[in-house]
Amino acid sequence: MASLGELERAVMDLLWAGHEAATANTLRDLLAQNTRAENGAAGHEGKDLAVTTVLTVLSRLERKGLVERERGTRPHRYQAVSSREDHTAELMHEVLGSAPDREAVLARFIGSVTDTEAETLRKLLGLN
Amino acid sequence: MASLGELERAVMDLLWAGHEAATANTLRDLLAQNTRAENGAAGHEGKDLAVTTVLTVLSRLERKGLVERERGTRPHRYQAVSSREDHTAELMHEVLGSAPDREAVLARFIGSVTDTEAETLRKLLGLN
DNA sequence: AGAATGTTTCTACGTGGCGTAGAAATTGTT
DNA sequence: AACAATTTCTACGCCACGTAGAAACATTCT
Repeated sequence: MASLGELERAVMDLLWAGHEAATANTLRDLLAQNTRAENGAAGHEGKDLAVTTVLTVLSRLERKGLVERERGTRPHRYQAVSSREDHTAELMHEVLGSAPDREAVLARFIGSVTDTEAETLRKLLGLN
Repeated sequence: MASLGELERAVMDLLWAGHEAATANTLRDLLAQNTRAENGAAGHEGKDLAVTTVLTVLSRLERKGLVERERGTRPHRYQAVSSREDHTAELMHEVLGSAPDREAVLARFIGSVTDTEAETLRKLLGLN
């Protein structure tokens, strides 16, 4: 369960960007804003999404284990299950895990990492 | 361009497993073998794939840049563009690249790496 | 309580990727 | 030229995803 669709990703980005415990309506509005920001701010035909669309996507994200919701309050409130960083790291492990020669992959991987990132890694690994 | 389908992956696995410069027919046979090995070796209805199926998949893999073929000789010979390790490392970079806070992701990532792998990383990073 | 309004679930359609393969075109062989 | 092998073209079914209306369910207002 790795890849997300375009809209699914957009929703996760909002939830990850601090919009925790948002309702479907809130998310729809935020998505509309973002869309307007991307296109020329002109009076572009803002084909805002229907709330049901957002709800469908949220359900699918829930099924995938990326989102959970509070069913108590009536407008359900949605939140990401794990942070974007955790999720990305998980994904990286998934990709790595499917390889027979993990160490060889790691070698290639750090071979093409920026200098600052290499430095970060050294610190995290307790080198010097 | 990340995820592969089941058959696409099976084909890549063969090409990566040393079956370089294989023809579509060879690959079809190898796939049949593998299938037989997975199911009980009994006289299971070996629903071998058609060669055209393999060729279609190879074309798609070519379009995705994972495979290239020699068009000179008549039975075209197919080979992986990059090693499995390189490809996996690339994938990891793709996943990482889509994150705003790359360093935070890396922190989580090495936080859940096996000890031996951490050791490998230290060696690789120690050599500047 | 009953009506109106807000929210969630159910159902469905269009598009596109993938597994699958036949038909047609191309090329090599005898 | 006729035949056999190979590749390309075309197509169909399935499933994920974007999209949203219809229906069911809940909340609120009078």
